[in-house]
Amino acid sequence: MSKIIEPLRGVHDVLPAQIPAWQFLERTARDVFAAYGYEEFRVPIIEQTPLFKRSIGDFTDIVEKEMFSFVDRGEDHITLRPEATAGIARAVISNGLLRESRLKVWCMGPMFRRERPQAGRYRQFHQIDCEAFGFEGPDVDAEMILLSARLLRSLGLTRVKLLINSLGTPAARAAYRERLIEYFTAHEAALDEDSRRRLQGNPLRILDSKHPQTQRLVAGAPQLLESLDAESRAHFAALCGHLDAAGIAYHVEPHLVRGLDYYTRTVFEWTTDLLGAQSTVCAGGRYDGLIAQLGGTPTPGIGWAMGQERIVLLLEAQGVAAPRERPHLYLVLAGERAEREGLRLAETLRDALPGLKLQVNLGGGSFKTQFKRADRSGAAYAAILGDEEAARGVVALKDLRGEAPQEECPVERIGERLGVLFGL
RNA sequence: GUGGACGUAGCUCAGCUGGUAGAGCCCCGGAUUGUGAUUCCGGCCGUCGCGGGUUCGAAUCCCGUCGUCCACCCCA
Repeated sequence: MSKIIEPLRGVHDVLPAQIPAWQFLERTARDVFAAYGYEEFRVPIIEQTPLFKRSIGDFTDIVEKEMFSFVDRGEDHITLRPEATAGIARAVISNGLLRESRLKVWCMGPMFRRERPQAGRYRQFHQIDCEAFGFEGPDVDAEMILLSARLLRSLGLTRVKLLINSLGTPAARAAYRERLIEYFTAHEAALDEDSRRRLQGNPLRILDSKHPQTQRLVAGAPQLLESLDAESRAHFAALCGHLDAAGIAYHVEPHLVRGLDYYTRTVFEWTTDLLGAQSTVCAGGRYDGLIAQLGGTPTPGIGWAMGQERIVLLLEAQGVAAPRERPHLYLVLAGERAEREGLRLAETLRDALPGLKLQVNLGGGSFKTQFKRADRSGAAYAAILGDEEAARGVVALKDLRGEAPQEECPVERIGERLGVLFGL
């Protein structure tokens, strides 16, 4: 007996019982993306480590302490992607897709961050990701947000709140940064330890500190929105106008900054009060400098990511039941002849009715046992083929969910009958 | 990374002040021979997270470790 191998910390299995919720989310996302003309994009899970350092930022927590990085055979420096945008931006450049000048894509898959796990926060987690390249105006910012709003709405999620803010251009942000440093330095003694450490490196992050005393200080700090350059201010105002016109409720949150360095101008977050500290379920923003920073032709970009585990938790918390796959038919087989003919009959039916969901009883069992299995499978009907029926060339059909009386049907007509019963 | 709570059958949990484990659900079988979700009867399942220590004896006490969860942190 060997010792059981445990899963790694912070990773988890999605069990068959949880699959309906995941598929509901993924199917809904595909449909919504299609409705807005976004195309699917698939990019690698591993990339060269410098990609993330250059895009997300050397001094962000993600890059500083949360990446799964390794050196492969003493040569390539590799990192498991902690987020999707960097890889997509790289792929867009690598494949020369910017020649098409405009691109709307989405992507879905696992991400990796070496954090201390908690419910809704895992070391391997999954994101649905949406990106648009080559659009400068605020209309695409609005569409991005409207798309995410529609997706959340289509999922039946109502306990979410939209927060938006603008970080301005890099120049405006740099100027604001200086003002912030000046302000906080003057009050350094009142800052908590974390914030003091960030003062020189990333003072914007002090703004969303949860430390009570620091928050009081933040209340009196210069406002980012007031320091914006004229163009960014107009861009933001136009975005708000689009959202107002679309009837989407939002809250301007002046202290909303993001933990990734590449954001410019618009940033936004969907949050919920149902998931404890893991309140952000979807977040994103504009990153007009990123493509150039990675060596591509300067091209504006914007995108967001949604945490699939968090959405699934939220579906559960809000009591949204994902539709479960149920077979139309469970084929009960009794006797040697019936067992011999059962699989072939099932294949014939599947040929005749491509949409048919049919489970064949495997491994024998008494009538009682087989009916128990039929019931547990969730099937609407049981088809009964015993030696008696086989000899007479008929199959019995029993309604497992309703009141319809049991009927018999000649084998050659069974496909036709099922087609009528299930509308196939 | 910091602080804290918890860790007993597949699941939810009980097990008082230390005396070598129990319930419900699930699952399997049966209640006369070919018909499911009810009811009744029976059955399976645990090295009490792992390792060490204290003790005549530990699921129960102590230490370590791993994991989960909560808050911080961070973020999706």
